[in-house]
Amino acid sequence: MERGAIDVVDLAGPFDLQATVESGQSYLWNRADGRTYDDLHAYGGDAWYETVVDPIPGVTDERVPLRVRQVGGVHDGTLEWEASIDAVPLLTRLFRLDDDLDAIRGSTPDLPLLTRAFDRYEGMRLTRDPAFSCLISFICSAQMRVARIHGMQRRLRETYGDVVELGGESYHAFPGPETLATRTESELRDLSLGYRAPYVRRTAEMLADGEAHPSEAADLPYEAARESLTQFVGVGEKVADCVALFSLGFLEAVPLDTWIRTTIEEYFPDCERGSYAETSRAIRDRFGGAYAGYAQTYVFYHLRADGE
DNA sequence: TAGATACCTTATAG
DNA sequence: ACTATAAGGTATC
Repeated sequence: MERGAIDVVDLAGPFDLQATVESGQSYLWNRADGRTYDDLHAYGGDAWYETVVDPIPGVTDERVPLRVRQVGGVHDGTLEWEASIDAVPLLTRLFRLDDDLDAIRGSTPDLPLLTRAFDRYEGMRLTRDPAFSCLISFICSAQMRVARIHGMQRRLRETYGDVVELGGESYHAFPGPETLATRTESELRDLSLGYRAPYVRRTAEMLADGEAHPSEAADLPYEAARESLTQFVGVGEKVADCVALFSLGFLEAVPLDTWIRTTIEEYFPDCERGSYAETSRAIRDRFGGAYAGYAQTYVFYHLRADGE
């Protein structure tokens, strides 16, 4: 096992591990203190977070068990990690530690709502999750609360994922397309996936058969990528935007979920254009264009924290 | 091509 | 207690 630390002060801007992991972008982590995300904002000051990272082309060819925690503040703290390999490139990738957060915030329009959201969760970054698990997570997210989406992904891992060890502890990897493709709808419903069960199975089948892979969309222009992602069963425009933003690195994507739609009604009614595509363009421009997805994620977490 | 409706499951409000 | 409602929507008609 290797271990190490990353000083936040060496990054371009602050970093908040808890906000980044628990803000509803990624459902692949467990808190070692046993808390799920049921208690929104439950103290996670220096809690360890654990996962198994799927192979990422260009970063790691192997599956990597990984633990990480943040000690200290979002400006001067330290990110401690333990993993099977040097985790610095991996953490940099997963939590976008190479994004210049100050510059991103600086390029975001000076709107009161955005300012409040950015101030409240200073240091929250977007995630960059492996494509398949991200796709499945957001297929499961339809009409579902964050805590329950997290529960579904955990059950998928613990029921069907391979066991990987790190320092005497066992962790479950996320099951691969072949595994989920060969489950029955009934088996997946037993994990409380509800009507999403056949969507998960059929999408996994598409990947297992080599028919398509979500990462192929990464090479397309943003709107074409979103359109391409909707070929997967259970993936409409909103879920496609989530995968584009949280996995494929399209930072301009603004998923139009219920929270953002309410925000548009209350704060930016002129951005409502009737169709997803047009409304999406309007709010993207209002949020500053290239990094509009950052603004969306801050607003989502900010409003949801008050709504629950 | 737009618009309405069913859909699993569970936590929470009333 | 019990019922209605809504939760990071999508597929189908």
